[in-house]
Amino acid sequence: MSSNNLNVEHKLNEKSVKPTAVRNLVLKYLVERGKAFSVSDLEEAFDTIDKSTLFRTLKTFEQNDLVHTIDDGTGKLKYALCTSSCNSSTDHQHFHFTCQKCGETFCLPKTELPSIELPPNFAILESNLVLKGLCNDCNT
Amino acid sequence: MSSNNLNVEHKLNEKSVKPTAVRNLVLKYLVERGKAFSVSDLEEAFDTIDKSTLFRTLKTFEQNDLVHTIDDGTGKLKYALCTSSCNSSTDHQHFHFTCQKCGETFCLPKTELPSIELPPNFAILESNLVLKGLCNDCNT
DNA sequence: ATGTCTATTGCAACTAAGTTGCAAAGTGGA
DNA sequence: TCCACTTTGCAACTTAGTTGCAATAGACAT
Repeated sequence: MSSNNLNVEHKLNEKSVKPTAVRNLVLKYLVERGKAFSVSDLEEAFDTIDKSTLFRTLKTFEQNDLVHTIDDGTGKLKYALCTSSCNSSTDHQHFHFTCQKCGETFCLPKTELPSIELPPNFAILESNLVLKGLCNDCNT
Repeated sequence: MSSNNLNVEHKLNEKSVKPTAVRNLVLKYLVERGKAFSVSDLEEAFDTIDKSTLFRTLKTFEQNDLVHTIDDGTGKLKYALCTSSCNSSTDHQHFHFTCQKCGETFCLPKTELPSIELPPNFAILESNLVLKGLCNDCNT
């Protein structure tokens, strides 16, 4: 077993997620890929694993703070690995960037939100902050 | 013909959108409703108008700066009437707020974005900035 | 009024993301 | 080994949004 596999199993145990075959494979792929991904990306990478299993696996990962979701407006929910700085569920408030040409989605370093004029008695619990434009590769 | 109808026709002519029966009805509904809405909302309100027509109508409105879209993560694209302050297509960078309980989506007053550390050679063209939590009505 | 041209609308079929119920397979403990 | 519980695969389904095409309506010239 490679050190990568051990690493991944460790990550899963740390979050009390039982390290099954599928979960190990998926998490390993995510770590190695390093970018935000959709379920279709996973379906392509693992054509023997059923998509319902993939959705369920990711839901489990999300509930256990291994990944967070980003709705980048492409019609497919994207997932990104949580860093140590996004452990608590209130702490996903970083911006994301989606390239309109290649469709790739990136997490941006944590930035303080400006103070936002909310209507009275509104409470913010979460956010989905997506900037769109061109990434380095596509910005001619 | 009510003054509201004239108003709506005027709005359409102003943007060089031919004021057809469907467009007048839909735009009037939007103005009177005053909140962000989905195509399902429209389907409910106008059960005789085909959904493909509604989608196309909204696409036309969007292309002519009558509405802008918000992907609030509920799985349905929302639309909101453009105000005078969001005429230019680069100027939709205001935050939106979605109530996680009632699902209602609101435009927030325009707020400057913080300066965001982008990777080198990235360019921002658009944004989709959604805060989520509880609105006044649902915040017990 | 009549005919013509173009844009809009309705219809039906389709695509694709995501969900769900259920049975089969796997895993771990007594 | 046996039992209980969890995970996985399968198939069917739901729902948002799209597309091609034919029918219709509106504008305008004759």
